[in-house]
Amino acid sequence: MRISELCDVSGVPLPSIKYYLREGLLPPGERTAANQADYGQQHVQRLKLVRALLEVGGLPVATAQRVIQAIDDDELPLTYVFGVAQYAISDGRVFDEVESGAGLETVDDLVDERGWTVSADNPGRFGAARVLDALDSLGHGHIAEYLPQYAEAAETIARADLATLGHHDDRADMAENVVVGTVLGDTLIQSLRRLAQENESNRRYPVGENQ
Amino acid sequence: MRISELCDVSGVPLPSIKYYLREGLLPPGERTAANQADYGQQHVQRLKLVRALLEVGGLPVATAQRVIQAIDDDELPLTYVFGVAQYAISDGRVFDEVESGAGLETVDDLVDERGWTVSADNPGRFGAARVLDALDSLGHGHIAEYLPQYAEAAETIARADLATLGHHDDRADMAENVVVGTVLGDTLIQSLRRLAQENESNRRYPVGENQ
DNA sequence: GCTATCCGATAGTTACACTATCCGTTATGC
DNA sequence: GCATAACGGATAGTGTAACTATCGGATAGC
Repeated sequence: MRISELCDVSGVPLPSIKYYLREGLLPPGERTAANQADYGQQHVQRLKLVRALLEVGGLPVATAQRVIQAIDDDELPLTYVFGVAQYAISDGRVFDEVESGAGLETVDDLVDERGWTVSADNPGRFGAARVLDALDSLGHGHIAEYLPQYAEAAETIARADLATLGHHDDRADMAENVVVGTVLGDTLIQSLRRLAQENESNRRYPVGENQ
Repeated sequence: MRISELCDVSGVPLPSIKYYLREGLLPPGERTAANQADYGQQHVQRLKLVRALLEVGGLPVATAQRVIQAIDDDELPLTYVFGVAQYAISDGRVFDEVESGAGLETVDDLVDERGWTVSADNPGRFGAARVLDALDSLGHGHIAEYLPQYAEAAETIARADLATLGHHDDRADMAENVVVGTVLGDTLIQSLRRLAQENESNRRYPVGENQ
C-alpha cells in the first residue's frame, strides 16, 4: 500500500508518519520508483506499537526509537532488551547525581534482605534511592518503613511480567512483549494503584466519615 | 531572608525561583518595601517540595501547581486531595476517547471480582482500560490474563499507602503525605519493579543460559 | 552618595513533537 | 497521450513547556 493508505488505515496523520520515518521509528517502505514506496501489514503493526509507546506509555520519540531498535536487533539477548526497556522509562531524571547517600544505602539493604540478585547499574536502584532521599528531605522519611511491602508488591508484579513471556515462541515476539509489558505495564500498574487506593480509602474512611 | 539567600540555601537558580513565584508554585514573600520581600523557612520547604514533584515525580509545572493548591486548601477533605493527586499523575493522556470498549469492560469486571468500591470517574479506570485496549490491538492481549496478579500487587501497595498516613496528626501534614506518597510513590514503585524484574529474570534464566 | 542588589515585567532561549510547504517526479483517469 | 492528482524527500515553520536573560526603577548598606 502507499503512504496515504497507511495513513487511512492507521488513523495517524500523514505528516506524522513522515516524521516517524525520518526519525527511524518506522522502517522505510519498499521503493518501487524514485517517488513511490510500498508499505505492508508490518508497517501498520509497527505504527500501532509506536503510537502505543508514545501516547499510552508516554515515551519521548528518541526513547521509543531506542527500544524499537532493541526489538529489531536479533543479536541482542532478551535480558538486554529488558535493560533497554528499563532504561527507556527511567528517562535521565534518575541517573543524575545519585552517586552515594543514605537512599542508595537503604536500597542496597533492601536488595540484600530480599535476596535479590541485581546489577549495580540497574536504573531502578538509582531511581529508588532518589525517591528515598527526596522523601527524607521533605520530612516524609517514615514512608521508607513500608519499603518491604512495596518490595513484596514489586516481586508479585515482576513474577507476572516474566510469566507473560511464556506465551511466545520466537525471539521477536518475546522482545516486543518485553518492551510493551515494561512500558505499558508501568501505566497499567499506576492505574490499578489509583483504583486500589480509592477502594482502600473507602474501606478505611467510609462515606459520611470524611474528615 | 531575601530571595538571593533562598536561592543559595535551596540550590535552585534564582530565575527559576522567580518563575515559580510567577506560576504560583511558591507563595510570595512578605513584602517589606516596594522592592524587597522576606522569605522564611516554609519557603525553603515548599521549594524542596516543588523540585521533588517536578524532578523526581516528573510532574509538569501546571499540574504541580494544582496539587500544591490542594494541599494548601484547608477546606478540601483528604479524600479529595487523593483525587487531585491521582488526576495529577494521569496527565490527560488517559481521559481522552476512552468512553467505551472491551478494555473498560475488563476493568469493571476486575473491580467487581475483587470487590473494590471505586467511583466511575476514577482516572485509573480509564488508564487501565486504555492500556488493555492498546495491548489487545498490539496482539499482546494475553497479558490481561495476569490482571489478578497485578491487582493483588496494587492492593498491597494501596494498603501501604494508606498506612503511611497514620504517622501524622494534622491535616496539612497528611495532605502533603498524600500528594508526596502518590506522586513520588509511583516513581518508587516503578524503580522497585525494575529491580524485581532483573532479579526474577536472573532467577529464571541464570547467567550463561541467556538465549 | 554610591554601588550592589532587589522586585516585577517582558522578552528571549532551548527542546520537543509535530505540521506545512515546496520541488521535481510519477501514477492514473479520461 | 496528457493533464492532474498524489508521491517522496527536504526544509522550514508552529505551538507548547520550562526555563533564562535583560531591563527599569527602587532600595539597602556601607
